[in-house]
Amino acid sequence: MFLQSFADQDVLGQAFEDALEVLQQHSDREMQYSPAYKNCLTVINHHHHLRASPSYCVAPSTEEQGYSWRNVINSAADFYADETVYHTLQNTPESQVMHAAGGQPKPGKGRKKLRLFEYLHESLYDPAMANCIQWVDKPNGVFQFVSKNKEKLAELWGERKGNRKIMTYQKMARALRNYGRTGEIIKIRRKLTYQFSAVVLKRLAPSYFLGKETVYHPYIQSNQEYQYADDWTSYNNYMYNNGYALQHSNS
DNA sequence: TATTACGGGAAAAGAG
DNA sequence: TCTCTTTTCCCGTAAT
Repeated sequence: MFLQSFADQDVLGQAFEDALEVLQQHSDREMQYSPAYKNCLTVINHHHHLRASPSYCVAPSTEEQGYSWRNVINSAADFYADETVYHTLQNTPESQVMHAAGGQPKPGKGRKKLRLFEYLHESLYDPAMANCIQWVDKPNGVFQFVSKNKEKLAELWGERKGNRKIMTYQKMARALRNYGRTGEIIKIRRKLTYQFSAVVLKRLAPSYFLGKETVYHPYIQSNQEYQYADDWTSYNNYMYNNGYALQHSNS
């Protein structure tokens, strides 16, 4: 059992701190492929979600956070209020961006391969892509594809990668579902909506190198039943089966 | 009933 | 060669 007592939560909190420290000290690509990195990712993801669960005493409840899709949509009025951030990114030396994205260009090794979640994150800060993909809740990394133009975004991704065939949303979504296993991006139970994990968000967020801090809260509803999480998959299944995505609102 | 979105198995492709 | 990350194909389910 992953979480059994408050004493365990202390241990978990320490594990979280340790994991963050490890990640900050080792952000190169090799590290990210290592089992240690994945363990860190798992620990941090668990920690964020458990902190948000009612069983974690210091966590604000979802009511306190005022989380509902209505609130989220209302607060999304500043989708591109941060256009300055986009332009800052455009003017930021690539090495700095690469560092913020968790990859460090190695001398003589060339540039690392662009990953899908990096491309999506990049697109979210590109005003020209606003008709294809948009933030739903930027601080928490929740984004949504625009139904009408999602295929265009997929095609551009395919072109960027130089695929031999045309990329479709269906295929791109398949890749996104694979991220669900590693927890880098999870599917929100709402049409065309996904969420970056806390770790990915921290690594990719412009605030990471602009000196700003954001507080990440996974989208969960207050639910006294959810007290134990054996693993990431069971957590997701639980939330999915309990309709956590607030599907009754804003649809 | 048709369309759209989602979920996942399996295998191939491509990069490092 | 091996591992990892997509990509591609395909089939089934659910929601609208």
